[in-house]
Amino acid sequence: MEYNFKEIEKKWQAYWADRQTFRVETDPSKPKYYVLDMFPYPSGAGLHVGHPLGYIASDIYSRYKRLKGFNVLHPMGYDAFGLPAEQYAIQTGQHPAITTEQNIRRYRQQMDRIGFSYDWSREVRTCDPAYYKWTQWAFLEMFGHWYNPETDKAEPIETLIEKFKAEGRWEGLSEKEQSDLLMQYRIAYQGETSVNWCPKLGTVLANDEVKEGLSVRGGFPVEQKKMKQWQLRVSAYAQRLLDDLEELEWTDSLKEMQRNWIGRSQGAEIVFKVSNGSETYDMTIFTTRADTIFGVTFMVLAPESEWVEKLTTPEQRAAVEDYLALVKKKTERERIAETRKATGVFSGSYAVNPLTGKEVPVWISEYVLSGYGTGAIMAVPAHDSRDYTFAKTFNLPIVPLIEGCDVSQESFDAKDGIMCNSGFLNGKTVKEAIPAAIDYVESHGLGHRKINFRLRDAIFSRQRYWGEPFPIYFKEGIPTPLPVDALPLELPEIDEFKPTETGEPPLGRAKGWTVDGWPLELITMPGFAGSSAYYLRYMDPHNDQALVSREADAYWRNVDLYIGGTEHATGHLIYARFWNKFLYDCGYVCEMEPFKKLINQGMIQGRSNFVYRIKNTNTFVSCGLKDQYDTTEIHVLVNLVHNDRLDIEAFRNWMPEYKTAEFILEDGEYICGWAVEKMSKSMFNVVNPDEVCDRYGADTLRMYEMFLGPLEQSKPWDTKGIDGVHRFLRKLWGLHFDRDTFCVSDEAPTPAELKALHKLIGKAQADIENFSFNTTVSAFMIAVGTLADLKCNKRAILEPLAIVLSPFAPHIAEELWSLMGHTESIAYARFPEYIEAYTREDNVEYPVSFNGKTRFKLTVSKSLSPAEVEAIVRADENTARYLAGGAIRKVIVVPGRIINIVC
RNA sequence: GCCUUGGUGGUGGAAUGGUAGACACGAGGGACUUAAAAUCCCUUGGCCCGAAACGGCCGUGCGGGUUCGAGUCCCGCCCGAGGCACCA
Repeated sequence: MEYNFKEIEKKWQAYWADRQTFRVETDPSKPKYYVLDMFPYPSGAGLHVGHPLGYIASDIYSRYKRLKGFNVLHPMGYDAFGLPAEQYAIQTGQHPAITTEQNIRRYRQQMDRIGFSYDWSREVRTCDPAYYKWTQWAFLEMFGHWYNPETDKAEPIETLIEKFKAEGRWEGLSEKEQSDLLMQYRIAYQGETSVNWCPKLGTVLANDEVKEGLSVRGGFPVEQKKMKQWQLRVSAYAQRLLDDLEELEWTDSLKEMQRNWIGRSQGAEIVFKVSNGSETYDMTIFTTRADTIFGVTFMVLAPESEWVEKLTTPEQRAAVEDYLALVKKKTERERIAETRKATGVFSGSYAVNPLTGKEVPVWISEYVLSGYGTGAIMAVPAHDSRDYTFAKTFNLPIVPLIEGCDVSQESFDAKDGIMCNSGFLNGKTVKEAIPAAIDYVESHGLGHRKINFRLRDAIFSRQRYWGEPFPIYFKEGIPTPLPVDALPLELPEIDEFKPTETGEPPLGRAKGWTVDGWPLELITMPGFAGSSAYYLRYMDPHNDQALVSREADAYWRNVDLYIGGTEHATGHLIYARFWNKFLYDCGYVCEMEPFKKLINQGMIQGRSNFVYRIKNTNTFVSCGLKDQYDTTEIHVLVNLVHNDRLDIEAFRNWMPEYKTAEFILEDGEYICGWAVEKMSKSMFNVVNPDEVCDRYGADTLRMYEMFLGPLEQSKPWDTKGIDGVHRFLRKLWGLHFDRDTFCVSDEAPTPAELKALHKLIGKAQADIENFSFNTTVSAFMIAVGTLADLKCNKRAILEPLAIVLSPFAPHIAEELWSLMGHTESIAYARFPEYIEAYTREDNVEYPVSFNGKTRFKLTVSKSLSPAEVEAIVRADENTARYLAGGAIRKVIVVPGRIINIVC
């Protein structure tokens, strides 16, 4: 009988939906396992075959864990607020809620066809008021807390007020002054800061939303602008975000990315006396290289530094102002492009080196950043390449401090060597000199040890419409939170989605956007607001009393396995960790980290196909012959091509201009060229999973996506090879049939059949645990190939086979399972005796040593006697190879410990 | 520049320090067919000896090293991918 995947898949998808097979509840009698996908932004283009890669992997693991008896939480939802829907709304007037709803419906249909085991009763959408109520709630909590460095956690703002009262800093302040004071401490606060402003999008962007001076969404130029913005005090959590990375089962590269982003550096703050000729100040700088202080030949201020005003002398004022104007005009992109060139201006002032007493000039340059350290540095051109370039450009002295180093061509940045020209540090290695210098500075009251982080507070504002409104209004200009019972504060209707004529955000158009006559905040929250705690909401999605109930949180705790793209490494994955830690401090959640294990699935790239048109003709030449002609390479829709062979008729019908196309073939076929590119509409290489499901079925799609290569690796979508997977499923199907009749025998299996099965179970189990799904698929192919050769149709083999296969190809597994007479879904089949049969710990590994030196390891059954082990050793291939004709004098076997061979 | 990865046939990719190339695709040959599709079988890293059989040599980016044994471990290069980029 034919393997009719279409009918089978439709049938079982309906069955799962009707019976709510994958619905879960908290169940303390069973161990929990939480598998989460990064929820998608539902874009208008729908899913392409790259999107489900991670979803398939997580689904396989979820189904596998269910078979192992876990209570698996496997939810899905939509990150539904965002720029594209809003840009579309601006262009067409279509309300973003409507396009979003349409896109979600499409996504759902596409996902349903692939047969995922999501518990859809737990679906969340970030744009749903019942959901964003809790986003707003979390914001209010952050507004109502401050970070106490003494207890190293967030505390209610009231404890800070108490502290101020005790210190006498509270009474007598006006309401506005009190608000301003507290604002400097709140976790969610409003503050003036330099932000990434994207004029084209009309909004500010977070650091992770800007790449190379361009917006990630849209690729528009971004500039730096000082603005008052809502921010989250992520920097307060820098050390904890760094420390807690240790515990996580994330890849090293991802952890490293986060470490770099957090950017901890240990050094010292040192005070320099600076004078503009009339006044003298104490100026603090930060350095990690206190040891190089004897080589300081100038100081540099960031252009935005407050010191610039104080230290610019009248003679230099004109030059400085020119320079500041120049810097201000540059876009971020221009600054990056000109990184190599040093620019700057002399302030006119001088600083005194606190150790040598020498005077050095104070310069101003954009290579010093105002947002890091103190916005001022001591420059040591001999040992810092940036200072070096600057010194060379402006002819400033360069004093080498390490014996034998040559600084005539470039600086010597390495942290090794012996110090010289450095007073009391002379003769010390750099590693000794750094702490020695800081000790000196500290003991002479010139400064102190200091740790700095690169991690900045997150800008929590977007001047847009399609996002969560802030539950904040301005009473006499004072930011005032709405009471919690007023939540959710729903997004108001407006008639146009553009900024107002006066340049206010779109919410400025909303009528009656006030509380008691006071204006509500006009900006909305950024994209990451809604995605920072969604994993918690899935635990208890319909609770209207709390983000998550204590019971649900205590049971589900945190995500055991999180699968998603690496592009969220420094955005979502930092924010969510911060958000979770904050809620942890407040006692709302019981785990300090949200995502225990994280896997980054690779991207699936497009595989584009080309045809070659001979110039000025409508004749196309096959790839192998194209060099004989002058041709133009043209992208061709990949659906018209199978295994790089062009379907000529389909091509002619593709576009009117090709109707009359002529072809020069090779071996009677038209062979297309190909290239790996990003999957995109314009390159005609987008493959829709629906098409694959139509042609091969969801089970083939699922297995093929896994078979393509290691999960974490990026790879092109290449349909070459999908036939092999499909053939495997048909072969499997065929095992159960004798011509058109279902035919499974109850005979006892032969040893050969059992061996094939058990090999598969052992391999599949080990591979699934390692997320090596591509080799698992191979193991299935081998097993089914062997069973087909043996013409095996025994129930005792085929039933466990179906169970092991069911995470990968659930539809066919369910069908066969039911044909074999079962009435319950295979998803909850419990055959631990099969699945665990070959993983029992009844083997022991002996290190084998020759004359006392360990050479290799030998695995044998635990039950063997020493004599039997010895016999195995003597016959062992490895032993023979090592001895290569030599003789064994004695074999010593210490049961369970070691085997020593004396030669 | 710094950090993190990776480099294996025609292709995607397998190999707890132990027979490199599993599995699949593609290619070639064959069987069954009037034919096609489908299915099945054989060959398939390179080179060499040979009638055949049995064989031999070289092969995991390059150069060294550790080891009885290295794709795997160590050192130094080369190349690709991703991330960060004036973070003092």
